[in-house]
Amino acid sequence: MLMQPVTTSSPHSLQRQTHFANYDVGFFNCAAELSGMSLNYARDEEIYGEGEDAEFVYKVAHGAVRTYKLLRDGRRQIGGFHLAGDLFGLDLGGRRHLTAEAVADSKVLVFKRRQVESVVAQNLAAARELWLTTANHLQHAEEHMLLLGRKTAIERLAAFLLEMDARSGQAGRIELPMLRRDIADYLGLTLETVSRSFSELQSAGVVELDGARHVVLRNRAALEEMGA
Amino acid sequence: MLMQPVTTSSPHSLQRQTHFANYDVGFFNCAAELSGMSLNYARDEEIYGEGEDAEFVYKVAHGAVRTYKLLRDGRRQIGGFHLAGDLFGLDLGGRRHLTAEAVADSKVLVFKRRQVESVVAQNLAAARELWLTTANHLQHAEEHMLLLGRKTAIERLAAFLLEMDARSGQAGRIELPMLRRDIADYLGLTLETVSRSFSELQSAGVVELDGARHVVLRNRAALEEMGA
DNA sequence: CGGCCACTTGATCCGACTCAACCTGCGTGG
DNA sequence: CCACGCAGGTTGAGTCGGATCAAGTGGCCG
Repeated sequence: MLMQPVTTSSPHSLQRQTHFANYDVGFFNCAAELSGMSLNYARDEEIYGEGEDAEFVYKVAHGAVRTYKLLRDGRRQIGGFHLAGDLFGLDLGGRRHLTAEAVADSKVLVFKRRQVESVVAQNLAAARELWLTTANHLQHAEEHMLLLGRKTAIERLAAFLLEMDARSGQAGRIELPMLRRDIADYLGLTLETVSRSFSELQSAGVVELDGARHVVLRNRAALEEMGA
Repeated sequence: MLMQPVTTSSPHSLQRQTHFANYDVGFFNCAAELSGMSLNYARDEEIYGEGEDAEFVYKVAHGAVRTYKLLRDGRRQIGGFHLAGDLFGLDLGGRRHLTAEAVADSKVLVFKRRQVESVVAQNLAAARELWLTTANHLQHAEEHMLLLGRKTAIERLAAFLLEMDARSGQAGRIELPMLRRDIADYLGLTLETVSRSFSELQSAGVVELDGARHVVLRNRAALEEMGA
């Protein structure tokens, strides 16, 4: 189903160590300046797999990443998309409980988990910041459980578009980095139902599609009414 | 839909302050000994509501608590059940993002959020323990999103029974503290579908129902096969 | 013993899935 | 530069799993 990954550099082949001196409260917010260690992943390339050791923590520089779980027969649930600026791969306990893949060609900053741990052990503010990240992921998951358990197809898509809009650059114009199948697996639907719901929103005048990946919000109030 | 709460004591009417001296690594594990401050809630009584200030953190002494979100029209998604020993209400950011209610008559230990914060600010081990609690809640939510987005009714019930069994006292015998409606709202189903799925599991010889609330596992392997 | 709440079971309905055809835009090679 | 190929998307027809609506059952408490 998914494309064969195009091999780029892997974290395991990294030569250079990152320096973790002088960590501040906003440590992970200005990580780019501190670390300089980054990796590129091609579309559909795996970043880490469920069950592996969690050796690294990641921050998206640009592009987009999906994290998901699979059932034995291939059914997939995407737990979240990680866009520029988002931290991911912060699995406490040291085991990956989801798989991470690049949605589009992406660059990510990489931090050695061991070193992140030592920062946390010394710096309360940094520890709190990372805890807050985990708490934010939990809050997102709680909202998403409501969507998956109780919302209709059109409500799910409306909520998704509002979420993407809130995380996008300019409000009202969304550039979707992912395909219909990814949206479907995020929303607990099939890609056909996602497509039909897009068409429905468009013919209702709520959104306008300029190609499959560019969405313009025409009636945010209506969308918010639907997204609940 | 839900019963009118029977009024018992509320956190806001507490006279006595808890003392937080001498906090250790296992602070929350031996909280009962340290605090002595506990509250009783009757079945269906609200402990806190979505949107309120998060003044307290709770630990279930006995009984069971559900935390959930509501849609405007009353559709409900239960995010989790909290049983004896479980911590809940640890909302970072100080706002409740779910509502908490007693599933059955329950006793909970109560901690002032302010004081928990000060412990966290001074004690790295305690901070790490609480962070781990948040991470465990996140991991549960990730597993539950897979269930809600991608599993069939029978798979959901199988997974639920395995989860409850793992958290119960003696393996293979489950005493369910909640009603069919709660199970349904946890699994993203209707209570009729939950009931039918119970019947199906029973006539397949996988479980045995002794009354609606007592379940005996007859074929764990089959249940695990279904629960995925 | 009566009533009611929780649960079960049955009949029907409907929203989303499945299967299938077709469209569209883009990259590639002749 | 155009035509072909194909991945991604849309649309249609039919099916099905779970929801809804509706009885009926059982067990507990007053």
